[in-house]
Amino acid sequence: MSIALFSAKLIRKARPAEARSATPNGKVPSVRALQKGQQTKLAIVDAALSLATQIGLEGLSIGALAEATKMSKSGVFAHFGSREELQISVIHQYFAHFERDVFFVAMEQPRGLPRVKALFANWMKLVAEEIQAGCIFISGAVEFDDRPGPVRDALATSVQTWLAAMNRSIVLAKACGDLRPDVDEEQMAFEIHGLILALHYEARFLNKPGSIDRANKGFENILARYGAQTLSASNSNS
Amino acid sequence: MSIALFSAKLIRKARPAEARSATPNGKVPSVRALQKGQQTKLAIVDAALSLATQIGLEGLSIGALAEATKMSKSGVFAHFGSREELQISVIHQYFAHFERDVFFVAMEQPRGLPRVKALFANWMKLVAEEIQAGCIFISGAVEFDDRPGPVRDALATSVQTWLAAMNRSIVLAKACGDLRPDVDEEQMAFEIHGLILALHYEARFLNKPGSIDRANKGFENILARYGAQTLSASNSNS
DNA sequence: TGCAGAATAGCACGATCGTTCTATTTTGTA
DNA sequence: TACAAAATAGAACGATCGTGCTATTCTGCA
Repeated sequence: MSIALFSAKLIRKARPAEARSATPNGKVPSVRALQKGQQTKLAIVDAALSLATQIGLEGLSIGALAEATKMSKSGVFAHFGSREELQISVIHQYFAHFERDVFFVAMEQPRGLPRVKALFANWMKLVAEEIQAGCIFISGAVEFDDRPGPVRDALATSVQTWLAAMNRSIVLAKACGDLRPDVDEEQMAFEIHGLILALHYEARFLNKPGSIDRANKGFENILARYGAQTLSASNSNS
Repeated sequence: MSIALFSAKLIRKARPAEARSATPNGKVPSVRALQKGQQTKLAIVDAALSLATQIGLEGLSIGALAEATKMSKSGVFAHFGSREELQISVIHQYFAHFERDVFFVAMEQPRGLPRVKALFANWMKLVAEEIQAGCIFISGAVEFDDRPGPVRDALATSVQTWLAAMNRSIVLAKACGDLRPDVDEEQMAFEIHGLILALHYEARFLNKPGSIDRANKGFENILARYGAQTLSASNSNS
């Protein structure tokens, strides 16, 4: 089950990267002779992703990407037809990575508090790695918050899909009785999101040590507040 | 007392905009005939600030700024000598606004919890307005988190000055007995920062309604956790 | 009022960008 | 192996960028 299906509220599902194989002019290529093109396209997208995490989606230039992949500008360009399509491909690729590393792994945990904890832990792990590399869900939000268009739409859809999945896992935890019955799930998700954003900001931009511990401690505080257990007893680490 | 002096930990003080009046070639202009230049320079910086809050410091172009101020590109350029100096001037101007609207007003409150509350309330008010306009302390952090240089330095110094002031007000509140004696001030400041960032992200990028209320509720939760009063009694709204 | 100097305009430069067009190479298959 | 189609390269375009140079206008004071 994908993130989008997990959070049933969302209608539109983010298209996986493999689905966008139409050539720039719109023709669907014949089934034969499809392999090589997709292969190098994937390599380009991977290079673009690692470039975009560092300098942002807006900083992505086809020239720099051509240099990174040792191809010609037009060779790179032909795979996408426009810079926007390239950016959208990168977003889908990042979403796929996010889904695999954060969501799918956590779904192996039973619903309820264990799954919520696993989702946060995986999210933290990814963002902690991204302190060096950067997160396009965060940088992209700033770059496109006032720039409407298909790139913003793709980005917003991906982020909302993830946040909705997180929210749904909280709803399930409350339904399981792992959270207090009066918990406002949106409020709890909001506060968790804030911890991630503060971690990214203070660690990546300000180089402030101890940020990871503060984010984890903040999550414990949230659990202590919203958890079903008695407040004073358990700040369980694990 | 300025923000920087208030938070004594910081050595370097952000230069106010008025101090950077040297001409591009480094000569200090004679005292006479100084008025007109500074006057239009201020107008340019104001226009640049309102441009930068919308499209970011990186999106600031001298051409667009010239059009906005109905001047020639070179006429604008001559006031700064480089794009970086222009960006730095914008940062200082924004810092001055921030200092005036958020910090100075709150300093009229007595030290302790009232001042912490006032700082947060003013900060919230500014960011809430910036849901439409954008905040360069947030967008700039993303744009310059991997781009070393004087612009990043100016930005980081401004942000750190403000965060240090916020932190110091928490330290004072704890010293006053308004917070529990075991409060980790850095932790509390981190969590508050997260609320602001989540508000900016969810309201400005995702257009999610109710974000302002969630940030305020999150602050109440933090106070309930760290405040000196008994936990169950007071979620005082005011 | 005249004049030095500041303020501003006009123009051009090199670089980089996304994109287009046309050739050339490579691929997969009949 | 030959051939059609896909994949890639190469060159050029218009636009925009920051910046430097030079000329013109304006400002403030002796």
